[in-house]
Amino acid sequence: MKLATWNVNSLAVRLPQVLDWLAANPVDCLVLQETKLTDDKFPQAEIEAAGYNVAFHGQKTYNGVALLSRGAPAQDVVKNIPGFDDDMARVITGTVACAGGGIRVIGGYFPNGQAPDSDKFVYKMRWLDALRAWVADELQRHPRLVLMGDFNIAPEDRDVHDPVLLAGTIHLTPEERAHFQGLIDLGLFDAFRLFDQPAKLFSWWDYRMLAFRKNQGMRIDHILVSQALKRHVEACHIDKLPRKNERPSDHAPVVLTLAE
DNA sequence: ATGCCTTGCTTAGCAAGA
Repeated sequence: MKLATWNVNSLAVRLPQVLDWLAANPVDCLVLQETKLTDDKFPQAEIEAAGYNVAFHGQKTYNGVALLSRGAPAQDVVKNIPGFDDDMARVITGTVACAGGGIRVIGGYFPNGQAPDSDKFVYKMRWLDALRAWVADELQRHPRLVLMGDFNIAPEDRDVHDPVLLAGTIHLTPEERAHFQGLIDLGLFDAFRLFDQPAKLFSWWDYRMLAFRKNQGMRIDHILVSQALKRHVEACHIDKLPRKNERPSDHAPVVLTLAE
């Protein structure tokens, strides 16, 4: 059983790359962020033709998320965070089939936050509060849970290429990291860190300044698993290959492998 | 220090990303 997350930075541009990647990496579940498509423009037929069911929640120009699943469609799909009034399409939740029992998947495109002194940062903090409550509720109902997506948080200094240069900047602030820890404290585990990993593995690289070539990136895309799933985790890796594509997304997919 | 790219929206220059 494989699950993955990928911020595609426009599904209109990246659809062929997503279909190519799925053909080479036929994961059971894939959540996408930054589709940037209203639902009427979502390429449902193309994705279904590739053998995937898909639930999606989009808006014009910004944000937008999708949940792809092989085999059965995701069940009990919820869009955004119930009870949190938000005009941005950032979260999609559903239960995907798995031999060992269904897995509740929450796919999120966390707010960027722009800068620590900005209104967008305030929104990011409010959004993270709401998400934490939503994940806590869902964990009560669904012990087998995965929270994955573009968190826009680098949890530790080792998750960025230059923690001294970037100290205190967006993605690294103590407030953001406290929120990441708050999710962990619900009983979740950063699947990537369940394993010894080589240094300087990242999931995002700026388009500018030849950042990818110089490996000046950050690890801000994450897969968190619940206690009930932790012992089934076989691997978690970042697939850098699509970042080498022509016209790539600035993010790479992150893939979780669970024992059946 | 700033912008460096990329995208969408709209048609040329922003806003936003991270």
